[in-house]
Amino acid sequence: MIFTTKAEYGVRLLVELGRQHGRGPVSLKAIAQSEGLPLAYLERIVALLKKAELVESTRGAHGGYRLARPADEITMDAAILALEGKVAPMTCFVEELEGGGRVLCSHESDAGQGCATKLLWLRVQGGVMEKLAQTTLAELVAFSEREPALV
Amino acid sequence: MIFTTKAEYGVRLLVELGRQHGRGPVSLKAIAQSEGLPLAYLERIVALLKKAELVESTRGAHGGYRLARPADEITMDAAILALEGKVAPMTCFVEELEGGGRVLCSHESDAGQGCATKLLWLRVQGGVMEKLAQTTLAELVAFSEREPALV
DNA sequence: GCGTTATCCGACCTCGCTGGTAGGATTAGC
DNA sequence: GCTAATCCTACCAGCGAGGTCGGATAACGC
Repeated sequence: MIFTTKAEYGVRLLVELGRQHGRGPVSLKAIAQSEGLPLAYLERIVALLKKAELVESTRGAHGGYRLARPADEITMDAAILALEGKVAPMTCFVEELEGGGRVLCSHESDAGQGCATKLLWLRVQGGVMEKLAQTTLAELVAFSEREPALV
Repeated sequence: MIFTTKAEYGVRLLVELGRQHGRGPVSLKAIAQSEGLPLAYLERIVALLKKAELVESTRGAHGGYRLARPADEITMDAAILALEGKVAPMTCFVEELEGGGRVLCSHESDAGQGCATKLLWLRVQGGVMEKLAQTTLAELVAFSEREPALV
């Protein structure tokens, strides 16, 4: 499995916010009901999106969440990174942030060498990030609106 | 995490077989020692590769495993599929084999509709499979031989 | 000011799967 | 018939995913 339900729920949440964009804040309760998702769990997920500054919130009655930017300026690599933390092909993948994405492998830590699989994992990860970066939230919103609304 | 250690160990096993190709069967014990992997676990992994007809075996003393085809005819999509069973972006992804890869989602099973995330997951999965199919075992063997041998 | 509606926050729990082990049966060379 | 290897199945521990609970805090209406 590449992604967990954090990504699934989080993206669906973003799509829902994208649909309602410009019409004031949307409460999580409304989204949880229309998507059939557990509210308490959504709360924790939306916190990740807020920390990444993809959504904004207003507290109190009639509060809720809204997109921090227009949907066509939000790409999925930012969203997934915020939700999943990382997209690593393998447990031994640790990216050093300062080094600009250098990839370590537990097997080379002692010998300083790369293992045979590194080439493959790097290619796969590149393929994933590429597709994520090419997809905007606006596309997903449009896609979801072509389909007849369910609820 | 995209892949489990089954993929990691399995690919490294294939690379090792690729290096020794043409020099008779290689015992798992030798590979386990040179790669520092648990033998009993490797046994279960190589069974997956054998079922997929990527490796062949000879039993008994001086037996072992060898590639069923030359390394440049083995692509990583076949290897990973054999090792991991599937490469699904999300738990709700179920491919119907007969339908030629149609993708179901648990949320559309009752309503017959697609959800907003389907487009994204399909793209990502396509990106992964593409990279896997473009990489041959021969490339990984060559890559591993450019690096100074460790053991 | 006070109830209501909402976001925020952290501790807690359960369950399935990954990663690995144990023990033996079978097969082939010497 | 000993030994070295593949084969096979059952078992187990740890951990992270997925979700719950209870409460604190903040804004609006009256």
